[in-house]
Amino acid sequence: MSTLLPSQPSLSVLARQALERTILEGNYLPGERLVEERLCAELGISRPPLREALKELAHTGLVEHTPRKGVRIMSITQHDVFEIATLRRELESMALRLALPTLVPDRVARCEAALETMREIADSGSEGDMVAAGFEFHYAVVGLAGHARIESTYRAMAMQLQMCMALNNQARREIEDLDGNVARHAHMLEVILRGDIDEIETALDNHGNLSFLIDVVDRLDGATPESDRWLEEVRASLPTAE
Amino acid sequence: MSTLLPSQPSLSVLARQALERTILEGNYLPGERLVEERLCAELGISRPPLREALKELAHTGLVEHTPRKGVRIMSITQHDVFEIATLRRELESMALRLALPTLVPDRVARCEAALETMREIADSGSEGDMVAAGFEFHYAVVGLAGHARIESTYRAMAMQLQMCMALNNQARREIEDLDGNVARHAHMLEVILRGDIDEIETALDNHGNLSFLIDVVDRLDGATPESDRWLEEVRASLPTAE
DNA sequence: CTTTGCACTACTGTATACAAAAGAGGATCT
DNA sequence: AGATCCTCTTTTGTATACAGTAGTGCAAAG
Repeated sequence: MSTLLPSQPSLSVLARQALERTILEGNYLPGERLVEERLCAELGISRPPLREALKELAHTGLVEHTPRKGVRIMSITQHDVFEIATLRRELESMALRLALPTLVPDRVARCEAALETMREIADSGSEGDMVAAGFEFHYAVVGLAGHARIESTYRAMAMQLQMCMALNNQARREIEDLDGNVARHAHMLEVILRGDIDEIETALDNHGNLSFLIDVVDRLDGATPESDRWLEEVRASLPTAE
Repeated sequence: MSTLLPSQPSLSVLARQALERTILEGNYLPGERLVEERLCAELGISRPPLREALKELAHTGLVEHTPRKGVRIMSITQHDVFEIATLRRELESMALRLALPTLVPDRVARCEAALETMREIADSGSEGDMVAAGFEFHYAVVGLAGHARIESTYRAMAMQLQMCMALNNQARREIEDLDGNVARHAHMLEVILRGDIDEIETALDNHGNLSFLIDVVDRLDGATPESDRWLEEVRASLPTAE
């Protein structure tokens, strides 16, 4: 009865978390090969738990696993960005539509807490934490719906998005304006709590980090008719960019 | 150049497929514990590949893994049914909205082929294959969007839905009317190809196996405010049930 | 008779060890 | 000289073996 603690995380989840962090920080190149033994040496564990960690990462979409050829860092294409952005956007929208009819106070409080954390970070001035705090806010927003499967899928998309951000330092400029960033998120929460679904949808459209995404996309290949269509639409309806 | 074949599937994916089939056929009880050694003996493999297979199943949502306590067959709650049904519905809707602007002939052909298969099965009369064929049709429909991440998530939801179907034989009655089943799906494809998004949405609402789902839900516990709300809505807007 | 503590069993988590397949490099043949 | 085949190395896939933990059942004491 003493331990409601997660008993102690297994090496595989520790390895997964460590690898997630390393990858999202951008320490690897897209398409770079990940040799198991090397990672084992670095992490100080043996191969079985490492393989399980890699499998999880492959599921999240951070690495891709080809049989008998090992694991590579996912190389993002234009089409991937299209998929990630559209699905993420839709999940957020769906979550809010589900959540609106009966907003649960505890969950709203979590959103507000996340926002408060962002404010504190903006005051202290560390940019690295701001990215994480921003994602945490969005997790809280999606969590309003109380829909574990949406949350899980959303987390995967968010991580892949974070990977896109690691691709170019350009993304950081978006965050550089810490106070502005906080203000934008605060506005979003206001709109959500006001409860008008149409207003929320437009807020989601304007908010989603689209402006930085198109910067990333330009430096990628792997375009498809679908991604081209989407890019065109996004470029057309960019209100912030001048 | 000779082998575009998948080289040969690893034992872990073979084990995963075998377990998927067994579980979806309903050979296990919800919450039943899956002991690794026992499964190893049954499948004739060793534990490492089996564990990887179980991890994948956990990701799909067919089993749940608690640390140091092993793997159990997912025990479905009312809230789970709510999550599965709503997310599935939304993914289908999203896929079609993305697909409509530019329908790709090859993908439409895949839908028609799936429908044709259903017709053949209806003529030959085997019910077991009809379930799979129905899901294949829906995969083809979702595939219209050319959105791998939607497809992947949709597949997971479909599998969990199939698991719900295995919970009671009641579900089979839905399929018993083979010709009617084919007709419903054919109608859906018609509506899709006509291209009116609103019409499609209502078709999705009417089609989704909601009528059988509420039968399943009644025999489950684990209700939440969200699931209650949803159930109420579903019950209110059931056109087919009398 | 009930409750608590201890020991045992059984299973998961992890490591080491082996086999097989893919890729690279060199040698040989055309 | 160039290309092809073979061999060797590297790395993944798989198996066996060990350690640690959680759950269970029994026994003893209150």
